[in-house]
Amino acid sequence: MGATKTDHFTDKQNQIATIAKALGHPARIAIIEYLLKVNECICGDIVNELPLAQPTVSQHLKELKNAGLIKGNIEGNSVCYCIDEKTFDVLKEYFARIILTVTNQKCC
Amino acid sequence: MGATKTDHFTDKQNQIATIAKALGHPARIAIIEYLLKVNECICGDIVNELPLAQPTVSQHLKELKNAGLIKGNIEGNSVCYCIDEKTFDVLKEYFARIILTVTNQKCC
DNA sequence: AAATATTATCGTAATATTGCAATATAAAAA
DNA sequence: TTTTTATATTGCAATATTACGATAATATTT
Repeated sequence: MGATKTDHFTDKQNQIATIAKALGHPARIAIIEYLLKVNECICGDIVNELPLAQPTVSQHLKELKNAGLIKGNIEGNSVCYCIDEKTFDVLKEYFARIILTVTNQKCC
Repeated sequence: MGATKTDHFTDKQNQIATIAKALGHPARIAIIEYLLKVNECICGDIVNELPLAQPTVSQHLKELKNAGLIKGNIEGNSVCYCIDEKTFDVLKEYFARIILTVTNQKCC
């Protein structure tokens, strides 16, 4: 036990859960907000901004990238990171549909 | 180590992360989608629907409720669960703002 | 009151996440 | 080519999450 039963759920359910999970940490939200503010930056900038060590930030960036929430382009010896809009769109559309459906329902 | 450094981030960042984290599991997404389909239901209905034991479902419901994503009203000896729209609205608005901001940016 | 139905809690095992020091990797600069 | 700069990876300790059997709690039914 302890492992999530991923194979019992649909691909869409796993996709949404994976994206949401990547956003389920304040440090990663802070990274997204920082990227939003500065448009693009390198890992070192985030290390200077957040109260976390460089390996920790690097790991958070990796998870955000795996979830498709950010892009990372190699530029010389540094990596330029920025937000990947399309994955946020997936989430926004998903929640919009939920809200639209719920509005027509009456709760207990 | 292993504990999240919650106090180093803003209330808003922690709020969004907490909600996202609650949605970061396929079983909880499946519960939300089931509630969306049937409007309202009791815990036992979800147990019949998902490949998870009753205590596990109860725990997932607790986390969704703590995050404000669902409501649970006691009705006799059962509990009627349904989606709590306003917390989804918080997320939708948050992502909408991100997308709006990113659209005006050029990436590396 | 006893039996039943429904949900929550406890305890525990398995696994995952978080965070960082140390180190590796790779490109740029000296 | 050596040094510097920037990032990633490894390994590990602390903590959190996931899942479930056993059991408790509570209201309904008989």
